[in-house]
Amino acid sequence: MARQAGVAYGLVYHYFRNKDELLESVFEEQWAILIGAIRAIAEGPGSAAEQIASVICFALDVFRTAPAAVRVLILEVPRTPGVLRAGSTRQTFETALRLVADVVRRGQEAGELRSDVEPMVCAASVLGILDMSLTGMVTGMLTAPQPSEEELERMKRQVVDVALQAIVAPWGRGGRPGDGASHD
Amino acid sequence: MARQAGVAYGLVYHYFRNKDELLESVFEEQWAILIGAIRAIAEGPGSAAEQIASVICFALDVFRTAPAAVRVLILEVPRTPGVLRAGSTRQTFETALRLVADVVRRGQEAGELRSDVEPMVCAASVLGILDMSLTGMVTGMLTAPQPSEEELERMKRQVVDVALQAIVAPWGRGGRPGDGASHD
Amino acid sequence: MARQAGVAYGLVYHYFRNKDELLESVFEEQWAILIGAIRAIAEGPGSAAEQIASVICFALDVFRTAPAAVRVLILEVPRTPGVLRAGSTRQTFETALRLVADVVRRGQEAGELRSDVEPMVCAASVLGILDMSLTGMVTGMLTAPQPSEEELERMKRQVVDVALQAIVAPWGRGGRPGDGASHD
Amino acid sequence: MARQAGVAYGLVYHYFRNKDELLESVFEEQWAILIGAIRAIAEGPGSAAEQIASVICFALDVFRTAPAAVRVLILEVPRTPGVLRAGSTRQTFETALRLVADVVRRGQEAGELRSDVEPMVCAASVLGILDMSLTGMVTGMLTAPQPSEEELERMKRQVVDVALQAIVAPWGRGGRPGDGASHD
DNA sequence: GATGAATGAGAATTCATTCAT
DNA sequence: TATGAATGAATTCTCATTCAT
Repeated sequence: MARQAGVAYGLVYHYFRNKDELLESVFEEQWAILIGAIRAIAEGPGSAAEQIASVICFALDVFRTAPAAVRVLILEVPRTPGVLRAGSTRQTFETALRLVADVVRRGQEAGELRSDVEPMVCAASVLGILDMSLTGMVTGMLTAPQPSEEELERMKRQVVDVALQAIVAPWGRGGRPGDGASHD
Repeated sequence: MARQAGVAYGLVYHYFRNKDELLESVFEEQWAILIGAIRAIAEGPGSAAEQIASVICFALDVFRTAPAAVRVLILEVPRTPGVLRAGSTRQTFETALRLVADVVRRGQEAGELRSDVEPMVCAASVLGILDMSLTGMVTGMLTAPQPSEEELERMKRQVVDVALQAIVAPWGRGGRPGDGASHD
Repeated sequence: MARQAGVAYGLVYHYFRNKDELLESVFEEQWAILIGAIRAIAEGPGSAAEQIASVICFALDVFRTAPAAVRVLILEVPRTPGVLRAGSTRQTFETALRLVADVVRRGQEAGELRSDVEPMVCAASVLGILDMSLTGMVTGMLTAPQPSEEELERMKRQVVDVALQAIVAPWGRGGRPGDGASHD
Repeated sequence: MARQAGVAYGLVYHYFRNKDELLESVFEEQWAILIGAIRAIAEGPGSAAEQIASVICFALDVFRTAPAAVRVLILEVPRTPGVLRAGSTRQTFETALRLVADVVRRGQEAGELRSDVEPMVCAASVLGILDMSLTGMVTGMLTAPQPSEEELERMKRQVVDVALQAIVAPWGRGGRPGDGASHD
C-alpha cells in the first residue's frame, strides 16, 4: 500500500477517512500547487501569452525539482479507478482548466490570442500539451528518465513554443506568432 | 467484473491468461485502429498538415461513432494499474507517437512544419491536444456528454486548428500559419 | 484435465457421471489388475512366501512394462482429494489388503510365516514396502527414473528379500529366514 | 478454506505466498518433527536396530498424541497436487529417507543388519511399513479409528517386529533375527 | 500517535460440467 | 460419437480497513 511512503498502513486512517480520500488529497495537494501558481501568475503582470508560458515553465520546473512526485501524479494518481470520473478530483482539474481558460479569454480580448477557438478548448490544448510532454518525459520517450539540466531547458523552450503558437493570434501585435512571449 | 459484457466470468480465461492481458488486449485493439488509421493516412496523399488534420478528425469521428468505447479508452483503460508503465501497452503508445513524429518530420523537411521543435515533441503535443480534448468531451467539460453533430464538428474544427497552428512553420509558403491546411 | 489422454473434455461425460467416477474407475481398473493377479497367485500353487514374492514381482514387472501408468497410480490418483477416504476406492484397496492377509494367514497356519504378527499387519507391511519401493523408483530416489533391466531385477530381488524376511517365521522349516522362497 | 483453522482467510497471505506454500509448510513442519526425532535418535545411543525401533515408536506415539495431525499428514497433504512431485516437499521426504538409510548403513557395517540389501531400500521398506501401518490405522482398517492405549501398544510391537525382522542380518551376533532389539 | 497483525468483502481465477454443433 | 466453447459455482487471492498493542 502506502508502504512506499515509509508509513505504517494503519496510520493513514488517522489522517484520511479512506484510501480514496488519501489519493484525492495527494492529487489535490499537488494540483493545489499548480492551481496556486496559475492564480498567482494570472493575477500578476504580463501578457496572456507570457502568463501561459510561465505556467508551463513552472510545471516543468517542478518536474526538475521533484520528478518522483510528478511521476506519481502523471502515471499513478489519474490512473486510479474513479479518480477522474467523480468527486472533488474532477472539480480540481476543472478548476485548473477554467483558470487557464480565463487567462486565455483575457488574451483573446486583448487581441493577443486567437479568438476563433473557445477559451476552454485553448486551455485544454495547453494542458494537454503539458500533460503529454510530462508523460513523455516521465516515461523516457521524450527525454532521458533523469534528464539533465540542459535537456530540461530545451524541453521547456520547445513545449512553451508549441503551446503558445497553438493559441496566439496568427498575427500578433504586428509580429509573427510565437514571437509574442519571451518566456522565463 | 466482465459481467457487464454479458459473458460468463470463466470464458475470459479461454482467451486471456488473466485480467491484465484482457485489458491490454482491449487497449491495444483500440489503439491498433488509431495506429492503422495513422499509417494509412501517413502513406496516403496530402501534406503533413493535412495528414495530421485527418488523424485528429478520425479520432473525433470515432468518438461520434462509439463514444462509449472512447470513454473507456480515455478514462478506464489507461488508468488501470500498470498499463502505461510496462508491457506492450507502452510499446503501442510509443508506436503511435513515432508514427505521428514521422509525419511531422516529413512536414519539417518539406518546410511545411516548424523545424525549431523536435518531431517527437510536436507529435506529443498533437496527441496531448487530442487526448485532452477527448477527455474534456468525455467528461462533459468541453461539450455536452452526448454532443450533437454540430457540436462535434465545431470541436473538430477548433482542435484541428489549434493543433496545426501549434506545429506549422510560422511563415508558410507565403501564407500565415493556420492557413496551411484545409482540413476535412 | 484429461487433456493429457488426448480426448475431448466433454467426451469423458459420455463414459462417466463425473470426474470422481472417472478417477475411481482408473484407480480401480489398475488395482483390478493387481487384485486379479493376487487372486490368481493365491489360488495357484506354491507356499505363502512364494506367493507373496510373486505378487511383488508382478507389481515391479508392471512398472517395467508400464512405468507411466504406475507413476500415475502411485503419484497422482491416491493424491486426489477424497479418493482414499471414502467410496469404492477404499473398498478396492481394502480388498487387496485382505487378499494378501489371507495368503499370510495360510502361511501362518502352515507354520511358514511368523504368527506373532496379525495377518493384516503383515499384509500392510508387504504392501507398504511395495508402495514405498515403487514410490522411490518413480521419483528416482531408489533407481534411475527409467531404470535398466538389471536395475529392475536387482530391485525385485531386494524388495522381495526384505518383504519376505519381514514376515517369515524366524525359524522356517529347518531353514533360516529369507531362505524360504526362491522367487521368480 | 482455512476457515476450519479459525483464522481469517486473508491472514494466510501474510505468512505464505499462496496455498501451496502453506501446505508445503505444514507438510515440512510435521516432517521436521520426524526428521528431528530421527536425527536425535541416530546421534544417540543404541544399536541400529534399536534406533530404527525408536523411530517407529516415536511415529506411532505421535499418532496417539495427535491423531488428527497424522490423519491430515497421511491422508491430505501428500495427496495434494504437486506436493510429492516437486519442490522442497520431496526434498524433505528424501532427507528422512537418507537419515534412516544412514542408520541402516551403520547397522550393516556393524554386522547387525543384513548387507544384501542396499541401505536406501531398507530405509524405504521401514518407512513404507510405517506409512502403510499409519494409513491402516487412520482409515480404521488395522485398528479402531480411535484406538485404545493397548491397541496402539500392540500395533507398535507388531510394526517394530516386522520392520526389524525385515532388515536384520538373518543370523545376528549368534542370535536369531528379531531377537536383536528389545524395543521400547 | 504509531505499528503491523488481523479481518473479511469482493475481485480474480479455476475447474467440473453442460451444450450447441 | 466427438468436440471444445461456454457456464458459473467453488476456490483462491487481494487489499482497504480495523484494532489491539
